[in-house]
Amino acid sequence: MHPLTRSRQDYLKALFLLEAEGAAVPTSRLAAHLGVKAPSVTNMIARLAADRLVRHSPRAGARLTAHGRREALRIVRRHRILETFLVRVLGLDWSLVHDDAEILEHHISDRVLGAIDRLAGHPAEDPHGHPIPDAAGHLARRSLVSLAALPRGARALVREIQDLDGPRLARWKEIGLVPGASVRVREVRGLEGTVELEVAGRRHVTGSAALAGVMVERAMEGGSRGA
Amino acid sequence: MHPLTRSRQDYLKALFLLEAEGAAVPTSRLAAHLGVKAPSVTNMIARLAADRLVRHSPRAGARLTAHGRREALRIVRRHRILETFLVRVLGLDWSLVHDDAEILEHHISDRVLGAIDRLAGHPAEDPHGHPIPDAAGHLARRSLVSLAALPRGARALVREIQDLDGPRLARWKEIGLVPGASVRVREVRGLEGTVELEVAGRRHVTGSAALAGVMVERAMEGGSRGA
DNA sequence: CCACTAAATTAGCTTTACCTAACGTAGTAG
DNA sequence: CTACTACGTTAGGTAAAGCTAATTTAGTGG
Repeated sequence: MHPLTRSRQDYLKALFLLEAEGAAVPTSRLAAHLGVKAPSVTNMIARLAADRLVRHSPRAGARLTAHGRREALRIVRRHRILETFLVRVLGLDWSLVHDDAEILEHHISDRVLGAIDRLAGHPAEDPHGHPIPDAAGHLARRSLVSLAALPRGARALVREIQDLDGPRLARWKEIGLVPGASVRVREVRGLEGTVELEVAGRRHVTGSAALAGVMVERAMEGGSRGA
Repeated sequence: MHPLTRSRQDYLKALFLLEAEGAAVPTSRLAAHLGVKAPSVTNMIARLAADRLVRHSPRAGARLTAHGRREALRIVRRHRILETFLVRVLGLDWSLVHDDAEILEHHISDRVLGAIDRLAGHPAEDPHGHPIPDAAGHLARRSLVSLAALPRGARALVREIQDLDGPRLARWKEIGLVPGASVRVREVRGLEGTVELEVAGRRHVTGSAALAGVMVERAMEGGSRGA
C-alpha cells in the first residue's frame, strides 16, 4: 500500500538473502547486514508487516510473505542482471561491480533493465555464479556446500562466490578460483585454520575462514586419498 | 559542506539550465521546472546559499556561484553521456531516454560513467544535439535561434532539440527534424500560428509554438524568396 | 495615495528513515 | 531463585525535503 522506497527494497532483499534455510531472521542479523542499528530494523519491520510484505512475531525474527518474496526476487534479479552487464558489457572487474549494482538496482526502469539483459545475453547466472531469477520470479534452487567444509582429498566444482570483499574476489580470480573451476583439497590443517587447495594444477594455501563464501558442488571421488 | 543529495543536484542543474542568459532565476520558474511548490524552492535555495553553491538576494531570484556551476556541469555531463549511451548502446529511442537519464545521472559512480562514456564513443553531443561538457567542466557555447523565430524563406541547420515531450520528439524524428538536418521555412502564417517547413524534400505544417524548442543555426540565404 | 494582485517568503506540519538512551524479557550461571 | 547478559523493543529526537496556509512585498491601476 506504500511505495517501495529504496530502503524498503533493501530490507526485503536482505531478508530474502538471509532467510535461506527458511528460518526467521533475527533483528540483529538484519541490522548487521544492512549497516543500521537494531531499533531502525524493529521499526521498519513493523512498517513492512503493516503492508503484509513480512510477517513478524515479537522477539522471534521476521520472514517474508509470498508477496514480500516476490518483490525481493525482483530486486535480486535486477541486481544480478546489472552485475553481469557491468562485467560483460562495460568490462568492469567482477570484484568491483557489487556496490554499483547495489545502488542501480533501485533506479533503473524496466525498459532499461530489459535492454541491459539483452545486451548481456539473457544470462542465467551472474559473474559470481548466483542464479538469476526469471521475470516471473522463479529461482533455480541449488544445494551447495562451502569449500571450507570439505575434507582432505575432496574434489569439487566451484559454483558461487558469495563473498563481497573486493580484494578477496580479486585474489580468487588471480588463482582461478571462479565459478566453473575444478578444485581439490590437498590438505586441511584445522589447528592453523588453513587449507591447501589445488586449482588449475597449482597449489595454494588459504585461511579456511576466507573460503566460507566459496560454494561448491562436490564431485564424485576418484582416488582421493593419495597423490 | 553538505552532501549533494539528489534534490540538491536537481536544483543546481535546473538553475544552470534556466540561467542561460546569465539572468537570475525567479523562484516560480524553478518551482515550475522542478515540479515543486514555491516555498520548497525558497527553502532549498536558502540551504544551497548557505553552502555557497548559489547566491540569492531576497525577491530577486537565484544564480549559481562558480562552485555551484561546476557541480551543475558535472550533472549535465552525466545526463548527456547517459542519454547518448541509452540510445547508441542500449538501442532505446531518443524520445524515451530523458526520464531514465534524469534518475540515473544521480546514481552512477565515476567508474561506471567512464565505462559508459567509452562504450558510447566519447560523444561530444547527446542525441538531442546538446553539447556535452568535458570532464573539466568546459562546455562549448553556441548561439542558436529557435526555428519558430525564423522568417519565411530562411534556411537553417538543426542543432539542438530542447523539447522533452516524448510524442513530440517521436514526431520530429518521423519527419526528419533531427540534429544535423537542413530545414527551410516555406511559409509563416502568424495569425493561425502555423509554419510550413521543408525537411528532406518534404513539406510539413506545424504549430509554431511546438517548434520553440527546435534550435537551429541559420544558414546563408541562397535565393530564399521565390519557389 | 490607496487598493489590488502576483510573487516570494515565513510559519508550522508531514513523512521517511535514521539515531541514542532507556527499558523489558528470556535464557544461562551460579 | 536470583543475577547477569544479550537481544529486542519503546520512547523520543534529528535531518531532508516536501506541503498548506498565512503573511509580506513590490508593482500597477484608479
